[in-house]
Amino acid sequence: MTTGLRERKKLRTRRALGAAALELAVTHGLAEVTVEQIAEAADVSPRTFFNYFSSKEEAVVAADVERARDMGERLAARPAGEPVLASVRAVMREMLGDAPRSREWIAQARLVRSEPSLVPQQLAAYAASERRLAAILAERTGLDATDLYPAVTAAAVMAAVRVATTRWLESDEHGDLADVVDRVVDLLAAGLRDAPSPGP
Amino acid sequence: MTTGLRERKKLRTRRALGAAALELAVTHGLAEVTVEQIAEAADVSPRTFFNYFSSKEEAVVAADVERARDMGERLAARPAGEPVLASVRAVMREMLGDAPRSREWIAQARLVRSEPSLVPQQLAAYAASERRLAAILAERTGLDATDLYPAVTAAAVMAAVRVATTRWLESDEHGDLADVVDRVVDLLAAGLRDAPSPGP
DNA sequence: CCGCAAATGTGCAGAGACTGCAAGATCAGC
DNA sequence: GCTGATCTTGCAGTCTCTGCACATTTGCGG
Repeated sequence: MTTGLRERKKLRTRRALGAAALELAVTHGLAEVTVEQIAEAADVSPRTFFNYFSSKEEAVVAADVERARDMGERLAARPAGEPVLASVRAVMREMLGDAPRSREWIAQARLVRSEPSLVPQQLAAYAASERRLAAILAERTGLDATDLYPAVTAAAVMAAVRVATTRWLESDEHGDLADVVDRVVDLLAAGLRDAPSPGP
Repeated sequence: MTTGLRERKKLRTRRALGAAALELAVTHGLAEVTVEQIAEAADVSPRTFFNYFSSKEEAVVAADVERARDMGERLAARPAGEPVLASVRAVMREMLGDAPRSREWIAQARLVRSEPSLVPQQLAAYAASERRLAAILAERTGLDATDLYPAVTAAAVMAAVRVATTRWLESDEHGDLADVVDRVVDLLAAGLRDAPSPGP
């Protein structure tokens, strides 16, 4: 690992900016927050803010991008022989031990729901981990990176995870997210066969 | 149909703005184009531009949003008993007869690839038709709109269509997009079972 | 230690994005 | 035609975002 003082400092600044942006936006609403305020809260100049993020919106969803990167690394670390959908289930269970990070996550997700201008940025974060997942799958299966199979699998899986996360955040009783992920993965594995049990 | 003069005029203005934004961005690059130029090309004031779109980016992908809406309407019009994946295949074949619109589509897709700031907007357009599809599925299956099945199916299908479109646009020999869609839908229907034929 | 090269942080100036407001122009229905 | 509703426009002003020059800090070899 080449984690010099320089890189650690940069990462700290980036996280401080992201956290400040999120907190201010949650408290006052995104439109009421200026870059100047975010920079001040993170103790840097406004100009420096733009060295890290190209917009307020990007800073607010920065934690999402990190989460997506984290998920990609965990997926890459799973045993190569494991079926893809099984890896996804396992990784989601791994990622859910951290209560404080979950609380911040929920706050951010609710903010995105109330601020439409954040939706595109949120989706872009998912797209990043989708690319990561596709690359992992291509390597694992020995297929070409331009092949349809890894790309479709990655896209479908990330879409399913996104739906599971959204539904979980919207439900009042926060059961286990991993269980919801299990259910959406089951649906994928079943080939989206039409109409499951009509429900009681 | 309540298509008064007013509404038709508004639609014409919206399309003119979208087309002007796209053409100017393709010609000069998105960063070099100002809202003032777009407005002038569409023969309205700059202030009016912002009555239709909240940013340059949104205007450039306006055609995508329309396409997505079109797809939603076509899907809703399919026979209610038809399996979902079959409806998707059929709709994609329906939508591909129009050569001139396809050419504009390709130009726009290439622009999105070269301008990263358009990616989030592009994804947001897909998200809109995903919601539409989920609503259609919920109604068709009689399930609740908050149920996982319609949401996951819609998300997976739209993700697959997006991958198919992207791959098709990136390939040099533009075969039949509908064929590519067929292949990705096959993958979905097969439950993303691991590693198809390793390929020659 | 010391000094150099590279990477970062900052201030400044300026173009452009975007918004609220109020007034003028246009359309729909009576 | 008259009238209310809707759409367009200009204007003023704030904020976003960028390029550039300069100061500061870090990494590294001497």
